[in-house]
Amino acid sequence: MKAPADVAPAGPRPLGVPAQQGLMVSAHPAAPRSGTVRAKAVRADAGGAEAGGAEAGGTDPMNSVLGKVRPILEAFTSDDAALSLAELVRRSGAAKATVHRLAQELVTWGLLEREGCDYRLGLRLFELGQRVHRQRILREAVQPYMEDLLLITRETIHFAIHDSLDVVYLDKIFPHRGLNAESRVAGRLPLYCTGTGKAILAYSPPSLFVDVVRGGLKPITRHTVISPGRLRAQLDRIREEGIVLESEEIRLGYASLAVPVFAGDTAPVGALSITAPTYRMDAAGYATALRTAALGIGRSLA
Amino acid sequence: MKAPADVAPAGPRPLGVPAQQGLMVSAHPAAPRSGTVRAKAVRADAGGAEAGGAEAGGTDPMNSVLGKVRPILEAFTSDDAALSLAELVRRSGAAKATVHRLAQELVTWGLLEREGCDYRLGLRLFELGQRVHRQRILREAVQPYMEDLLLITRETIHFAIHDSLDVVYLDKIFPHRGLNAESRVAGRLPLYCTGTGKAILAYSPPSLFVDVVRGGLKPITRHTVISPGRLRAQLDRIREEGIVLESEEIRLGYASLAVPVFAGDTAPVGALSITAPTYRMDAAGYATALRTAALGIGRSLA
DNA sequence: GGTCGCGGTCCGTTCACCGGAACAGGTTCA
DNA sequence: TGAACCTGTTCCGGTGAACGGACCGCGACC
Repeated sequence: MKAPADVAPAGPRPLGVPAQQGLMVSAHPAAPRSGTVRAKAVRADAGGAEAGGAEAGGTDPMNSVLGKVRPILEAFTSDDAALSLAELVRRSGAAKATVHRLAQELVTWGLLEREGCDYRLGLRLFELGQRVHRQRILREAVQPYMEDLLLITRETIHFAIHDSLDVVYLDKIFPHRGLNAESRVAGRLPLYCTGTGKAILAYSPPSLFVDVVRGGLKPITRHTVISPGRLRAQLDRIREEGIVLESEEIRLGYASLAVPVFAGDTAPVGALSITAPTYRMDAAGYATALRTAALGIGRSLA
Repeated sequence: MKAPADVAPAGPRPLGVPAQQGLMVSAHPAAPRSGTVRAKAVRADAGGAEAGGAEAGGTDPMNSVLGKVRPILEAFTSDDAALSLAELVRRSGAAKATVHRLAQELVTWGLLEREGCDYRLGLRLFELGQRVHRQRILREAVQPYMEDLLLITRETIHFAIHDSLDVVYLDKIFPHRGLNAESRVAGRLPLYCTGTGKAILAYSPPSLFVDVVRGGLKPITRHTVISPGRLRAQLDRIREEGIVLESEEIRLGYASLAVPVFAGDTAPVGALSITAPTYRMDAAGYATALRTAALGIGRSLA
């Protein structure tokens, strides 16, 4: 209903579908029904922010059922334990009666659960999410090696894969004294300022580096490398040494040692890292273990 | 591929919605449009399997968009790497054009991904699944304790919660020599024949025991306890000793030692277990570690 | 060249969806 | 006390999104 809500559906999208859309709707040279499109255009303008002119080719994502379900489910962040109906209405931008009806249907499916007047994401969604095949296979292959590293280092261990301009953490294990913040399973962090991200970036096609720079290098801490030149130099060194030591670029007081993981292909399938307080980080000592684990994973994936 | 595929759409459904539906549609005393309903009835009969007469009271789950999206997403099992459009049509029971359109929309959302002509579950679904709050909180609390147990025992460690008549594994870690079969994260196994399940069952209200028995005790191996009387006796002993040793009831050659995990409430929030080949299972030696871990988790949850 | 199954598209029909409006209950003001 | 807000929930009529049969082009297999 209000301005910020309308932006939400457009926000997370741009990464997903770059060029295929043009192919997909190639049969439709121009928007047919002007009446409908006009109405949407008005709403989009009212929203204030749109994809910048190019949206003329796109359909309004809100006038399909899935287009409404999406902002409802995505309204939940990792920190939201539960949301009221009113809050869902606010975040999704759909009409109250609509959200009410769809939420009910999602509850009978099990993707949402109700507790009193609040909605929360449901167990079934967790189950579905664990069925995603590639991630499951990777996790199962990587997990024992992560255990080894935890045993040796007693520090937090991450395994991350690459998606668009981020790393996505597929798994994370930590001992009692470990770090449980800044990162979580399925969480995202930028490629350019994380150990795992740099490891992947260093061994990816140069075009990815260009995209990352174009995406903007924002400083997270005062140590974040935001100069494209310095970042490029870092990546060159990483390729030479085959390992990264990222220090305090995302969180003051913490460092990460990371290596890429290969499975035959030229591009890495992911990256493995050890995160510890800087004063405890024994990069020289951990390097061999980390490299060995990465090789082991690669072998067991092939 | 073969005939049983036609049964699939009706197959996985019945579990979801037991009685609430009657409540939901209480305002609609009878099915209004006879024409449409007739058409569905014909198709259902042709399919050969239907919910057996009782379907008169429920709304046809297929004539809503979500009702069609659901069988499409649930068509994927953990073992399916990818499914063709035709296969999705077969399993979902919806028309080809419909599946095609919905799948396209799911792809732009990211819940599905395309590779050539095949669809697979998408990374976004994994991400959404990891946002489910209760499971995330539990996993984060439990994980370091599971590491401890792995370190001590070098055997497979499970943490499971209770849902309907099953246990659902929230997390599982295993060393290189560990067991990676029969169970997986977010997988389900019956309450009555697993260590974790028995541990939960023993400390749950008696009504759950009744439900489990009514649900039927099917033998998984020749050691599975399928006599309600013997099961009850087992549960009594578990309550006395506070720990379970399940031996070869789900997989020959393997045993599990399990304890319930409490967090203040009377009912357990889950159960923790160690699984090992029977010849290696040192129940007496592991019991203390397991009990200690469960207490630690309980404390850190409170 | 006939037949099958496949992915993909078109288009007229129609019914599921939409959302404003009104309702019931609760809390917070004056 | 009661007006003015919040919630969540239900109703209902108009309508456009969704549907699916029909069709196309392709490649595989007799």
